[in-house]
Amino acid sequence: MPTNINSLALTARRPDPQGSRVHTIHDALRRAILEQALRPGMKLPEDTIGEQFGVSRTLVREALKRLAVEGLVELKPNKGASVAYPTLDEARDVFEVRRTLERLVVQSLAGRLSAAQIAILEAHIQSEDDVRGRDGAASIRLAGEFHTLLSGMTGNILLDRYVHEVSSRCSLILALYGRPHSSECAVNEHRQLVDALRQGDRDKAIALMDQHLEDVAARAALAPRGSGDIRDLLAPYTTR
Amino acid sequence: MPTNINSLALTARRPDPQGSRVHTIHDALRRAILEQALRPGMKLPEDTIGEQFGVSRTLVREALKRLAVEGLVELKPNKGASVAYPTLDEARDVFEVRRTLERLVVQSLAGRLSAAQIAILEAHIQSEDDVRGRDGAASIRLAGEFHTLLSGMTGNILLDRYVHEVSSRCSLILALYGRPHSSECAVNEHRQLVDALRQGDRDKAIALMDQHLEDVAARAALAPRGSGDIRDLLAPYTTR
DNA sequence: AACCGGTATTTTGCATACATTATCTACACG
DNA sequence: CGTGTAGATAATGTATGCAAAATACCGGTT
Repeated sequence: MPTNINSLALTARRPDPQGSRVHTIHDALRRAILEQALRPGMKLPEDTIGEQFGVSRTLVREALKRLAVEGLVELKPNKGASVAYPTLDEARDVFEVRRTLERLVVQSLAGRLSAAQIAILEAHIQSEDDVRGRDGAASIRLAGEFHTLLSGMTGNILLDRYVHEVSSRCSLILALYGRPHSSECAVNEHRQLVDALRQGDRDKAIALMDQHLEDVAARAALAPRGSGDIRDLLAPYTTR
Repeated sequence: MPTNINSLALTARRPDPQGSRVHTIHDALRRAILEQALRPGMKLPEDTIGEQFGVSRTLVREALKRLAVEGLVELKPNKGASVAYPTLDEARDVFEVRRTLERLVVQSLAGRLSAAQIAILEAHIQSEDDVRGRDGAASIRLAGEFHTLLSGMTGNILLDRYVHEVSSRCSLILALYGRPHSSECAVNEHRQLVDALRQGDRDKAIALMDQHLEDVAARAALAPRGSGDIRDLLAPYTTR
């Protein structure tokens, strides 16, 4: 129990357990970036963000550094943070790494999923289906979460972390280069994949995942969807 | 006092390009950990380290966070940093991810290396040969650098970063669980691999790399070399 | 009118001070 | 004698202040 009134008052005023405030900022910025509320190339000044969240620059810096590891923001020395603007080449590289990592995921998982895990996956696919065509941002987010759900089930912490990271990057890439509604048709592919995993057909599962990610990448390998707006086209150059 | 000299030397080089002091600390701690000057489980207090390097806790924290990303230190909330002590299970997971990533590396590189790149690789192998049997720490370091050299040549930034990270982790694991002199015999395997890459024999190169990493992992899959000292056996539990 | 240079303002980099939490020590108690 | 607890001590988490760098602003010059 608290020993005095002060600590009570303080903990009451700040119901945020230690260290979670960084996470809050991180998450908020992450969502804002992936939903393109913060558009690529946009500057992210520390004190402005800190003001918004009611914290000091210290915590904002920490959050920005974490986002930089995820590839969602770019951090340039003495110039601060800005929303990342991956090039098409970088996007290809990311997808290449992602395919490699996720191949390992399905390879590890084929035939080893418990009934409970399969239920979780199918419930998730159901929720993907529910928002299909109604909420593009949610679609992209849920599609990404499906993959991180899988990687989490491998029990391989490092693999899970890496899949999370490439998934973040891919979400940004899809938001940038993907056609509208491009990720919806993936729901069926997810369903097929889970079926293959349940049956323990490792080769089929790997092939499905490979094809799935190739499809996703192919859908994205197009011109930026923002029409011919000069500012959109110029943004990557002005920020580099 | 060595510490005085150190700090004097550091402050004397004022024109230190920004951000490089963190890198200095990061590198020094990294080497110290990989050479087991700092043994796994050992606490790493921020102000003590900061004193040693003549910087404030801010920069030390940053360096420690980067080391945590590399898996060389463990960061627990409100408890600070300590040298990582990977379990055998974690070690297996790391090697699994590593094999997957490096398969992608050789796959990307087979038949695409320039003469200059091959020369660099062979020169590196030569230097591995030079220290063989004479300097265990240098052997481990050079063996790791061979792989990061390869990943750097892919031009895939993300892949390169991930290989760097798993390489760091594996170096620590080898220092922990590997038998003494275990990494020396790998020099020949490196040589064969470069040969296969030069000839453009992708399948052979992949097989060689796979076998190579399996060998390395196998050499490490042993009891801790520190004999039956109770403290060694208990250390992982006391720090968790 | 456009370009250039210098000054003012903003922003980041780093250090330090304060608040909070963990750890260590000592002492009382069973 | 071991155990548990309260106070002291040290370490981490967060905010703030100061210096350096970058950016923006502005008047002068060609």
